[in-house]
Amino acid sequence: MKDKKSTVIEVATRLFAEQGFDKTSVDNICKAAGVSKGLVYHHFNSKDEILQEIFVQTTKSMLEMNKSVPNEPPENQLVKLIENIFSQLEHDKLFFQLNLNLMFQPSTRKLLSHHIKERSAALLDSVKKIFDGIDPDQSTKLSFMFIAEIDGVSLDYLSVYENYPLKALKEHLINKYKNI
Amino acid sequence: MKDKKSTVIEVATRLFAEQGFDKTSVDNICKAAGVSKGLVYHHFNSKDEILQEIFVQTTKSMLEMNKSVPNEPPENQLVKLIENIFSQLEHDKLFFQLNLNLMFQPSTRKLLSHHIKERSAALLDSVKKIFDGIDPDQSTKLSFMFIAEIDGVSLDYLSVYENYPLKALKEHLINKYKNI
DNA sequence: TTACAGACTGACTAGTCGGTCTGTAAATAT
DNA sequence: ATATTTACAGACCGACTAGTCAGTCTGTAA
Repeated sequence: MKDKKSTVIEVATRLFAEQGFDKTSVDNICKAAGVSKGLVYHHFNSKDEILQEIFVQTTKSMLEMNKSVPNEPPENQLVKLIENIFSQLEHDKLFFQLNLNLMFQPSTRKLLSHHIKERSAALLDSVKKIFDGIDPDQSTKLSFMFIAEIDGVSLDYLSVYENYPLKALKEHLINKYKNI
Repeated sequence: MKDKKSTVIEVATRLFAEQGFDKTSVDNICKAAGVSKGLVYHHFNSKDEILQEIFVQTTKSMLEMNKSVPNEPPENQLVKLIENIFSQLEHDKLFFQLNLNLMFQPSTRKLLSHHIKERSAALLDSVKKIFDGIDPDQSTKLSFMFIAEIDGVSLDYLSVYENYPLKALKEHLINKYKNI
């Protein structure tokens, strides 16, 4: 049986994603999770702390999922990274929207800036290691551009375009990087 | 002399960008603009309406600034578009952050979805017209990819990377598209 | 049986929110 | 000169907010 603290975190994640952090009251969370307010403040010191715990957990699982496979040729690693990220993206749109929301909502952005920086730096680092095996002189620029391409497609996919050609753009990127 | 309605819009834009829509109260806006609540609700029916008016105004000025120059070769138009967008981006970071915030904050996203769709469609349309003059068979895919590259670089620049190599990536994109 | 930890409850506080209302002064029309 | 509309002020309202607190319940170990 699931303990109530985990339930609170799960429910809060869903509500933050659906309604936004500011529009979700602690009372909302309590009601949806079927627990009392006292319990929430027994496990967490503040509403902010719930959010931080969510972000730390998800950062951990994101880095875990995107860790590189060092014994393959770098081109394969890039392709796998692309496939992996886009598959996560399709599988959990709401979660990626939540992340964009948190990163650009001034209040939450300040609250999480440290974690966000860590997450970005970790991704850049692991991509740069791959590009070091392809073109060490330009690996920094190529890494930033690689990340920007993926982020851009993700952003546009998550924004409002109807019938966004995600699959076509994914294939485009895979073809570009598999023979770089 | 500036009328008070414009002052309210200017002040509200700044506060929404700095603090976020939800964390900015109507009283905050009144105080910062030096007007009363009665005035604000004389000119606007709701807080939401202030936001909508801001978004409509900025959409208009954005489309105005990025309208294409039809008598030039398409490659030049692409380069000019890149230079134009990145120069706006550097000039008014806060404003672009506000847009991302509004687009991914569930409450404001719903409120503005119509305007957001219009804006995206207009940009896609004008980019596609350029690519039609380069490679009509692939113009849709190339347009989406072009927009994604610019959006991705912008997104990463606005997020949390320190010392983001915006200039280098801008040059990279210009070189890529000037001889496409 | 007793003693204790800590998970849990829900009423409560102090304050903020968007929005409304009444009133007034100035501008415009008649 | 008088009537009507417009622009504005600020007191006020009820709903909602994050967070607190005194006390209850349950399980476990002595």
